[in-house]
Amino acid sequence: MNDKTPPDENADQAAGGEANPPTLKTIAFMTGLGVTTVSRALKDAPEIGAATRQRVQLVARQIGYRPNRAGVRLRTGKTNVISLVLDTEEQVGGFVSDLIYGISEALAQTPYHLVVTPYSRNNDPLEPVRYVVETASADGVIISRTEPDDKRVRYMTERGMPFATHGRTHMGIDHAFHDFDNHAYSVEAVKKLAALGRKRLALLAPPSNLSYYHHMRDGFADALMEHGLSEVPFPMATVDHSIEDIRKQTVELMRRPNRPDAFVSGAGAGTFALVAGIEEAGFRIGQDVDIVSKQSSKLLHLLRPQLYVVNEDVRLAGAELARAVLGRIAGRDIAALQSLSKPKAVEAYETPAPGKSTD
Amino acid sequence: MNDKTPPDENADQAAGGEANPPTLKTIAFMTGLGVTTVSRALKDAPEIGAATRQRVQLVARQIGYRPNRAGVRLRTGKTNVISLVLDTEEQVGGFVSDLIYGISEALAQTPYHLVVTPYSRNNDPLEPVRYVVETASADGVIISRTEPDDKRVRYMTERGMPFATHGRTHMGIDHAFHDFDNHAYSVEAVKKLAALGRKRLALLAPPSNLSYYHHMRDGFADALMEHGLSEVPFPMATVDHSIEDIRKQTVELMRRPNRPDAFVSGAGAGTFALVAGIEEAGFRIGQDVDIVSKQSSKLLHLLRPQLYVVNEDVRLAGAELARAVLGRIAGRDIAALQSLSKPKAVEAYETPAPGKSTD
DNA sequence: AGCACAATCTGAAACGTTACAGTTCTTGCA
DNA sequence: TGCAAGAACTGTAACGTTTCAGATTGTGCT
Repeated sequence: MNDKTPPDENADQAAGGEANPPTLKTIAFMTGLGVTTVSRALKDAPEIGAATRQRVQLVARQIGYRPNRAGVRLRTGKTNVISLVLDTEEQVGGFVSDLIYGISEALAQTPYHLVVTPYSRNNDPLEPVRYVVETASADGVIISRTEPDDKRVRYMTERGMPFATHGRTHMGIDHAFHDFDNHAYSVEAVKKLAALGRKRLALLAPPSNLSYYHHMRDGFADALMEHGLSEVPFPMATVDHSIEDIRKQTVELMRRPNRPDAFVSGAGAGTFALVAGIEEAGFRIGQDVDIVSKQSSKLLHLLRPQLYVVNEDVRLAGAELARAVLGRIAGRDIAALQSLSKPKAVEAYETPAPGKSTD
Repeated sequence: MNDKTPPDENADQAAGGEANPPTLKTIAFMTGLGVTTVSRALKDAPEIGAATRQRVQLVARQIGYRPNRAGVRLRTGKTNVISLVLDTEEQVGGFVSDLIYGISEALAQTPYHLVVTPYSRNNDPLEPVRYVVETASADGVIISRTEPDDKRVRYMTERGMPFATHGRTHMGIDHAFHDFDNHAYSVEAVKKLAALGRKRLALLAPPSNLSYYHHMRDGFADALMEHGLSEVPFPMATVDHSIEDIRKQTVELMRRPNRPDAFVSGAGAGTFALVAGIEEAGFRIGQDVDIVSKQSSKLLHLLRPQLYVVNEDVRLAGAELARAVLGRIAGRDIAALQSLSKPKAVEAYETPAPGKSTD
């Protein structure tokens, strides 16, 4: 038993005083088995005896063995990394934090790590994706800001890189995604505003290159039609514009003779600017104008209870996206990895605990 | 030249049709040099001739050589990874996004990747740090929610893991950090409120286990003293509490006979709840009560121009923290890697472009 | 001419893992 | 009894890199 390996190698492990992390060799030495057997036993390979398997796994657990990621990666190419590709110009508002938390939570029970790969909106969005694929630095990728015809989707599909998108595409390529149903959202929003008697609606839309621009806009148009309402075009502002820009554009819009009497807003932060602009122009929310807004944080109602909101659970989106990439990596069927999150009902502000309310 | 390496190995490279990424061996074959020489030439080792060095580097650049991370990591232990340890219960408000963007930007020009290592506030904060250290899965760590006597700091110092903290400690261990000067912040805030004629101030403080609780509180106390003002204790709410909790506690506080006539708030999201609570209790910002708030997004003024704000640049903090860990990894002196961000002046709302203002 | 020495280059080994191609031992069956 | 087949295990090589210990030159000096 003692002569099967060169003595000096075992010495390291036998000394025991050292605290360098245990490797397969450590376990091999402790169990008297070969490194290959240990490797196999740990991954429940069929050609290992049940007794041996258990013994190896017991020892591994006892000494706190963890496979060396670099070793595995070098040998197999498997990185155990999911890359989240992020636009660093992204508007504030907690959106990204929640996405990251959601992904992290889903990844916590797995051997996967989350690495954030940034890019600037001004540069080519394909660039970071190409980097990840070319350097094989992740087993799967999550992207957002999905476009109807998205070259990143095409690229990763061609290169066989598993991925999931936050948002859908319309390019004849089937892929894993999670999306919020923005069509349903704006339909509900318009319905609410119609019920309130509003007639002339404006939409604070996403930038027109993104997929969900079309969903939100189509839902908006469909619902306007259905309720016999008209649209006041508001193309000078999108949720991507700066808060300052949106506010200014809103002021201008509200000073026009054909101003809207209601808004549907595609993003919480944008709604702050909308409200500010509307009020700066001299109108009042809930009276002159109604607004339905999507929000991912719960802040809007605190300062403008007159708003109507629909909450988007971005943390859930993160978890779903993680689930989806992991599924693709495991080779699961795409159809099972596509999810659409239906908006909850439009919420008005509920007056809090009984007592005096604001004057 | 042809007989120095086994023929089959070169065949791979010579075939050329394959698109597998170039390695040192590829360059070695192309230049006719040994792998060792190539490795050395690429890192400007002194024992390589100038001509050879240039030739190798030229070829490497031409064929787009990138060192295989797994190979480097396995051999040297260097991961080229910075781990950002995050509390996933963190309040919304864009704070974390900006931190990540700041770090990402600073890391973009380096070979470092950013991995997000999450933990729940309810579990042991040391746990994720121990994981990173034990598995040597990063070359450096960034932590937030720093405590005066922080066991993570002690642990990483003992184990020789380079790190930087967002926030300072007071435990006799010198280490890299970046911090916002919350002492100065609350001094300025109180000064502002004193100038407005406020007398009875309350503080929406951080949780008392965090370092910046003490800074903010001390600055608050010092300034109260200096201006001869008094404090209305408000210990039932901290910036860590949920929006809902803060709102409720604020309502209660404002209904007491000894209610405050001003607040200093340690966080933007908390301020939303403060405002809501104050107004729900029937008081008005700017009239019955004044508030000075820190904020990392620019949303507060949009809906309550009466607020006074101090902006905290969290993106900058991220960049500074990245700079600091990288410095530690490079062995730079700790003293050069400690930075404190002074608050800008307290800002009142500037009325925007000339025109009608809100009624 | 002989020799030391620097300059420049080199192969082999190692990091920890897995895949491949065995090797040994039992067992079942002709 | 002999032998094939399976069960259980093993060593070697390889992934791409860096380090170690040379090897091969050429140059200057005596």
